[in-house]
Amino acid sequence: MSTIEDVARLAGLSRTTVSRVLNDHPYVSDEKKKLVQQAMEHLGYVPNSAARSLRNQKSQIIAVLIPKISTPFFSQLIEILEMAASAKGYQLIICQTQFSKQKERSYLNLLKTKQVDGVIMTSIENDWSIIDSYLNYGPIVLCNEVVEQAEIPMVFINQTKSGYMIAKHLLERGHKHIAYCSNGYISEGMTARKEGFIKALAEAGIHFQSKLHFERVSTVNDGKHIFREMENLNICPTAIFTGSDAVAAGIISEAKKAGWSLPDDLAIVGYDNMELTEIIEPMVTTVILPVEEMASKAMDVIYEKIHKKQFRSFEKHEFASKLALRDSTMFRRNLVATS
Amino acid sequence: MSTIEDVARLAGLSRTTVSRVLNDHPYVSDEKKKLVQQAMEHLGYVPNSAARSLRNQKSQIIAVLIPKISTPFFSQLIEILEMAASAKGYQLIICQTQFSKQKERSYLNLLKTKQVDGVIMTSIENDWSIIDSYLNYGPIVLCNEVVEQAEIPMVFINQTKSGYMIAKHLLERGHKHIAYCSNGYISEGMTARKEGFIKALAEAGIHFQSKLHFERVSTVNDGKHIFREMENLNICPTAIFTGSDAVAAGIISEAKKAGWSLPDDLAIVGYDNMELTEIIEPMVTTVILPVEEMASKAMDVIYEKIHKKQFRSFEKHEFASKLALRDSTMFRRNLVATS
DNA sequence: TTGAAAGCGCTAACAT
DNA sequence: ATGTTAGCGCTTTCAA
Repeated sequence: MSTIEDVARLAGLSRTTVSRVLNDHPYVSDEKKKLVQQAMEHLGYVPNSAARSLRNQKSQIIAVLIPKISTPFFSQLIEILEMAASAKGYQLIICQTQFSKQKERSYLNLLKTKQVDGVIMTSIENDWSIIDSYLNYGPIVLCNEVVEQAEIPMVFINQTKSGYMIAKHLLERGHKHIAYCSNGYISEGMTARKEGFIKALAEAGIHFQSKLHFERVSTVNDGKHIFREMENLNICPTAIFTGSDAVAAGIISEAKKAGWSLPDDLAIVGYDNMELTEIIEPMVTTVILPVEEMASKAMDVIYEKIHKKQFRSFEKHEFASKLALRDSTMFRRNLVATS
Repeated sequence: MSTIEDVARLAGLSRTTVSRVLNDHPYVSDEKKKLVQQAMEHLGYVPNSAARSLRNQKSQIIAVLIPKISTPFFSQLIEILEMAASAKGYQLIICQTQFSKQKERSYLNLLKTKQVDGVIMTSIENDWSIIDSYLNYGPIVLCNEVVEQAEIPMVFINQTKSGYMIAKHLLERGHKHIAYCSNGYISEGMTARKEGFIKALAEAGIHFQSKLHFERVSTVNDGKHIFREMENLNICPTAIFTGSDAVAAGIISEAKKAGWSLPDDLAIVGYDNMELTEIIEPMVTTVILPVEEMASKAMDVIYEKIHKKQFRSFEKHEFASKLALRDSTMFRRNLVATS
């Protein structure tokens, strides 16, 4: 492996001049420049990135903290983040926290060791006070999360509006008994979503009963179980917001097995607009998230913070979700008939 | 940010001793060791990874080259790879080639710049001769690909057996007109899969007609189109291997819309065992890949090669796929009836 | 058991 | 326009 020294020697010049050519600095005559380039070419020279990192005090690497990468939403997010990072000359290190506080902290340590120039967090496990202390070492940007007290940039969906929109849609379809699912992950966003949901119901004069809230539901199998549980309620809901397309799929699958007619017997709203929502029968009404926009924004922001060396700043970048109206919440036959 | 120098000064010792404590070297008295640890604690000292990389000539980072991370198979693979890397004290850099030769080369350059200690390739775009030249700079391991001439470790599925098994299954179900889909990506593995498929047919005295080979088919939408195309064939196949669960889903969705009864009118085999295969109607017979085993093996192997500094070695680590038998290839009523 | 000193490969003052 | 030199933070001979 040849070094800048080798190039300099071969070109009959100093390391400085070679470095200048390497970094496109002015004040290098075209003649010497060509000499250097030829030498580089000849030796197959490539600058050593560890040396550069040490000298420049920056690694050109960004860490992305994520609970579990195989979740479709997160893998989509990473896909865009990686493309955006690559376009800006950065590499992306993937850090799966697996919902562990300890793992999250160990990955945040990459900031202290200077292995990364910045961190994008897509979920939060530790108390904010703990995470806050890492801000002395580099910028952190939240993407897909909100922490009110955090003095950092946040890129997020307005979950209050999201929850409100979902409930409103089901109310408009004539539903009064509406169930709500969440995945058990507690965050300000999740709280806001439920608040928005309850607010819409309240405006329609409906009091949300907590027995209609199913917690810790996130997989297809969870959806199947939920359906069984729902069947056993005295008053079975006529609609359900599942919080996840996978859960929606599970419910639908089990409901069909039980001979229910969808959406007449049960209206269903998913979340994330996964591909399968357009494949299963009935096609699932779901929530579309602006994944690309959020990822791009998060990358733009972390880039800016890295370069301004500004680690603390209270910035909110709010995005809105949309509802994809599909068959699983079509007007119900029986309602139409009796109205 | 405090350095090893600061720690040494505060502890009243030399940098050498601090470094020894840091790296668990012998010949440090417990007394001094405690002193150093206290000083580290007090300063919140963390070693700078760029300095370590430069000095040790290794980065503790591995690059994973992947076409597109949001593909379920690849995101599963990455999930396991990341966990395995983390367990061994390595970070993972994600590199999406997006099927571009140029991008692939630029990511392989991470090996030259010493930004990574090794590369795991899950797909190959450039000719082997080009990739081979990077072996002078570090180890490369193939995971999910085979290149016969490549002098490096390869972790892969025996695609010949895979294709053979699929065809055999459909033949046993009484099918004679069987269609075959591929995603247009050309590799030795894909070639082998088709060969195995054709071999099984040949053994049953069936000549595979190339008009039953649909190329460049990989998405749900492609599946929908394929169904339309198939309908228009003089002799419509009674079974189809789709090469992808997404394609299978598309075909099923469109076939049902057209009023076909599945699997009676058309038997379908998917690939990858994605979650949706158990959700859609009928549940899809598909191929299960040992993703975890392959990922773990790939990580073990690259780790070994990094530490042995052995960049060339002809090693094949072969795995087998399994068939998940489900409703989409159940015995056909009409066949049973007429038999 | 501990320390002094050299050096990994690069960049940027500073000098010329 | 080009070169000299110091130093980023760490580890490792080598010497004591």
